[in-house]
Amino acid sequence: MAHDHVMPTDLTRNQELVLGTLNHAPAPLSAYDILDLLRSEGLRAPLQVYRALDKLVERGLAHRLESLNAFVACADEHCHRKGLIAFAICEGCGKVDEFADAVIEERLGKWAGATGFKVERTTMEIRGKCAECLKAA
Amino acid sequence: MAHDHVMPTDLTRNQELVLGTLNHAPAPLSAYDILDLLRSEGLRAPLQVYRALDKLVERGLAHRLESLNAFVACADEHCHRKGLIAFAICEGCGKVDEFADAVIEERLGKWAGATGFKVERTTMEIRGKCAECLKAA
DNA sequence: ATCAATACGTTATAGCATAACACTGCTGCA
DNA sequence: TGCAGCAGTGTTATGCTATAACGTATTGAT
Repeated sequence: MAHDHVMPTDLTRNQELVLGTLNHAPAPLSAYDILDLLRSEGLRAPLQVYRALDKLVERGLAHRLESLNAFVACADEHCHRKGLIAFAICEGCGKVDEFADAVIEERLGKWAGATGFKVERTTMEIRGKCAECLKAA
Repeated sequence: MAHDHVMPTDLTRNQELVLGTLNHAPAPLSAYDILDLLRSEGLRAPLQVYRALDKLVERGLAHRLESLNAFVACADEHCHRKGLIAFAICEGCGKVDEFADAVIEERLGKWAGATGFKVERTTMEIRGKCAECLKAA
């Protein structure tokens, strides 16, 4: 099911180009990686990419990986995911696996309730080696 | 109990200066913030700070907050914490609360077992507003 | 005393992100 | 019709974060 992404129709040209690039990438891309891939399409400045990324992230079509300063397309075809998403980043091949866990989210909610902290968003990034890379080693 | 930190005796001068700075800060500091605070002590280059930070983080005396590109002193006096630590970062006052949750860690372990992913380290950062800032609003 | 390992200091550079400004094209509404 | 407002665009310049590459100094074990 790889690359089986839905591309919304109401994106601007730049947003579409950036999301398309992320959809076809096997691993996270930095904004500058994206820019380099899109120079042939006429993009010239980092801001063009960052602005598109901002919108895509805002809409949940892409995610920012804080520990990499890089971005991935959302893996969920319908991109309706709310709440906590965890990312498992393989340091061998660079691939990212995205998953949600209700138990973790609930646990976090309990902690928040107990301390009076109001959670606005959470990033959870797991670094390690994926099964495939472990086998290969 | 604020600022009730233990300072190991086997740190180098730069490491001690950097850790001291983090210990006295009310909120996370970037490497360049630290550098500016330590110019009076003779530090001149980012690398002096980054090298000290590397060692401190390696020893668990400080933590890096990926979503801020900033650093905090470890809140645990004995700094023996292993495994997953979650950070709750208040966007009002900037304060960071550090906590560990065995259930989340176990849950993560289960996911790893099921997928064959080998976890090396995990960062979990929660953005929101602390109880105090909510009251003040 | 020698060697290896670690830390240090410095300059230069790479990589990530945003400020500020001018302009375009669209929507809606007086 | 015309204008106000908004979102998106393009461009230049700049700021913040992090590391490469070099040489020197200090430490500690044998």
